[in-house]
Amino acid sequence: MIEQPTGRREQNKLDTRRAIAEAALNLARTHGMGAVTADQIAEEAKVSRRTFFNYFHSAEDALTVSTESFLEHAVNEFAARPSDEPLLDAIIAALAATAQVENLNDCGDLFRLADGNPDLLSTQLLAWERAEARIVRAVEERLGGSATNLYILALVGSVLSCAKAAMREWSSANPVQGSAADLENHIVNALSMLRDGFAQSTTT
Amino acid sequence: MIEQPTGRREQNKLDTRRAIAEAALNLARTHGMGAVTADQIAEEAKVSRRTFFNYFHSAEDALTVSTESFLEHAVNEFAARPSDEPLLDAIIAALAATAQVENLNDCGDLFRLADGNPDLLSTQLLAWERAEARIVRAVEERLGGSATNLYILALVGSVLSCAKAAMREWSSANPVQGSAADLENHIVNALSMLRDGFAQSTTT
DNA sequence: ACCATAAGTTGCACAGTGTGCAAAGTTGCA
DNA sequence: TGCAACTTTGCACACTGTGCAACTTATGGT
Repeated sequence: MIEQPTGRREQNKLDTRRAIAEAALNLARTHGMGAVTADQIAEEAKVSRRTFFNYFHSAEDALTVSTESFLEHAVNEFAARPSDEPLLDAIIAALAATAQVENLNDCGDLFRLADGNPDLLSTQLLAWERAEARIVRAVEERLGGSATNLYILALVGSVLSCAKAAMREWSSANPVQGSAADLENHIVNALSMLRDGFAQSTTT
Repeated sequence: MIEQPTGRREQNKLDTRRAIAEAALNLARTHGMGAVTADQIAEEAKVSRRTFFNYFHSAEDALTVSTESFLEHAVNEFAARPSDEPLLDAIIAALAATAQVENLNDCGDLFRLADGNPDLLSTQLLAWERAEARIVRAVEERLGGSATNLYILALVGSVLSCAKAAMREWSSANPVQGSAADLENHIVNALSMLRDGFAQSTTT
């Protein structure tokens, strides 16, 4: 009954989507965010203005694609962890694995573009927030009621904040390009601090 | 040389600002966010559209005022903690004290309005982000170089995520009004979990 | 008290945003 | 081939956000 969209249509849509996202990223890199309008992106991607808005709700939105694929990667990795593994171990492994995503340096560029441009920053934050909601649901399923709501919300929020901190540190330390291994280190470090309750080893 | 703005001018500006913010909150509560335009807020607050935009950069922006005062409270409380107190204790105390802010229920309403309205949510997230930056600076000063950048970023991010989780839980559990004591409990609970590294006491 | 001036408000113009709608163009399947 | 479903596009329209110039009001010196 439900018409499973057959290959071609879907593929075309994905292509268009990717084309628009790429165009947006190119323009943002060259002209620097804030000087980029929806019309320009549409033109660069060779679609009409209207079509652009069929795919994305704003210019900044078109730039969340890399971030979203990064976060989706995390969600999938987490879902794939064995269910008898301790929760925090599973989470750490899942997030560490995100460093393997292909378009990692796009994400770095995005982080750099985002500070200095509140509009872009807030759409990026929104993307993280949506991912947080998905992960919360995944953790709820995994724990199946054996933890309070507050515990799950606080845990997932903190974990993602650590990942964000790691990305920020990584992207600002490597203004040009960064290695996946470096990022993975930062992520594991930040999450280890979290697991230790941020007990300071360095100070009195 | 520099004309110190004397009483009246400043007071008028603050009054106008407050009037606009109030108008915005009223409209959002009644007509439900998303149906509220800058023009309506301006009219309600009895200023011109143009003046509205002199004070706020968007309709949603006018709603961050309560959130911002909430977070400012946290920053001030933190700055006031004795500097020999352990860092996490100081932070917990500072955030617990935010439950004493006057317009607490406005913040709750805002949280409820924000989910279901991405635009509003993303401006709220931006407000938290700005607060995070301020707190990071305060912590850097307090620690004076005895901790890595990553440590501070991850810690402050996590702490604020816990506070956010507490607010979310509190505001969704009390759709009408919530008590300050309840919120304080949630905040302390969430931060205690953080301090324990989210070791689950409930499960194997 | 009075006026020059700095500060705040307002209307207007203009480029850009985001969305509903209907006309055109594609694609998939019998 | 031809029709049904889907996608793209142009157009219209209300709203956003900002520069600019005219106007109004508070402040401080004389």
